[in-house]
Amino acid sequence: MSTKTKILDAAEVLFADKGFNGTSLREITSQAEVNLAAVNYHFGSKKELIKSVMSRYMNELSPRLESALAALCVDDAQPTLIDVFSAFLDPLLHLNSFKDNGTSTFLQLLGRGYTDSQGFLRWFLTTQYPGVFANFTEAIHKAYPELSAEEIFWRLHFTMGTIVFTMSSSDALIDIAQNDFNREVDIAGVIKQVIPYVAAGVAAPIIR
Amino acid sequence: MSTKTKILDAAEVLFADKGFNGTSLREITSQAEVNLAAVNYHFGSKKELIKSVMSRYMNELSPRLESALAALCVDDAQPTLIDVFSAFLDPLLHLNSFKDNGTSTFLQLLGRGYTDSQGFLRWFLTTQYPGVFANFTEAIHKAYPELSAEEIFWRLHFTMGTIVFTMSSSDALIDIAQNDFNREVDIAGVIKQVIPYVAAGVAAPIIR
DNA sequence: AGCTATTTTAAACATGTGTTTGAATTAGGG
DNA sequence: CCCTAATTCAAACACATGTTTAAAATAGCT
Repeated sequence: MSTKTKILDAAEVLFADKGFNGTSLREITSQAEVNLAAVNYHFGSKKELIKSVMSRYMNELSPRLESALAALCVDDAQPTLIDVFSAFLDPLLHLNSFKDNGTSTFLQLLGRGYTDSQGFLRWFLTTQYPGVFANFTEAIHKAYPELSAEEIFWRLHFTMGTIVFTMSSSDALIDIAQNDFNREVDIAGVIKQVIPYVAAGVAAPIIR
Repeated sequence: MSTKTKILDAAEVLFADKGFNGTSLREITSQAEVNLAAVNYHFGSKKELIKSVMSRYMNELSPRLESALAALCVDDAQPTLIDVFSAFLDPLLHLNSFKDNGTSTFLQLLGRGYTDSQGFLRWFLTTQYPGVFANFTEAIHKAYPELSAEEIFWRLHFTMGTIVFTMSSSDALIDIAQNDFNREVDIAGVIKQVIPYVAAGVAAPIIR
């Protein structure tokens, strides 16, 4: 396995677990069993490494996600909100066959990206992968035409928040749930719990 | 104004803005115009300073929140979910008279606490202020008795996620909203947008 | 005023950070 | 094999971090 890949593999789980600021290059390189200088040699800087970690996932996810969302909007089809959010399920779970715990890792990284480092990653994602957001907005508009663009905007970000935040603390939450309720839970289970929640949230009646 | 207060005041806005890991003691003390060593003298360590910042808000918020939630459950009253979430509004907005931008700052701090420093702050809050969670759960149970304890648990944390995440990136979101939709938005406006969303999410039909 | 306890201060400390360097090693094509 | 380019490596760099120290200043009390 190439040094580059070893670094990416080690970095993504550490970043997901402890955040970008909270993870040092020395932790990454010793976990990856490569030399410290290898990060700067292969990626240039820590910031570029972060982008590379995210890109590897986005390049795997975004085409599948875009086509799944686009499939909802063909012709004059009228998807339900459950349809829209369920469209995320397969592309997200596919990340598990791309990498062990890929889904969980990716969503945790997404959560980190929104809060760590003052949102430079949000800028990176929205400028590098605008298609995902556009398709998502369009699908919601088809499913719930009464929502104004502004309301869609807010509810979209509420939804992002719900998902991303839940996933970034999913390990702790799953632990608590298993202790308190004596039941096996995994990431797919959490996602299935969250879909009705966000679908209902987006579908909430408009108060004006 | 005492040195201790100057430090707390400077620390809370920096923590809210850049996270706990992302804020150095030197930034705090130079912002507060006090000596660097004052933090360790008055608080012992950075970790204790973080706890003090949070406690100052929690001590202001938690009695008001607990009594507002308790008021919903007197006798055999049957609050709606909107009632339950609206009960948060006054205690939260009261933080604005306690401190400039108090509501926004507190919610941002809460968001930081969940993701920064591997959740030691979540442990701190749930062990130090368990009444809030208990009352909240009870109020939701009264409003929606069909929900099992486990489902309440998940939807409660989804809701925490929505709120906390939205608030921790509220500055950026408000900027975007004002640019894209040409409309003045403030924290109270965001909270009022989010209440129907989370109320509908918690009220979502149960899929079994 | 004088004395004690509290607080403030500048400086240093030990450690951790991302990054750079230049030599050593390895790969790969002619 | 040989030469060149790519990669690895140990070491150092420059700087930032939280914390500690011991002296100086201040407050508060008798």
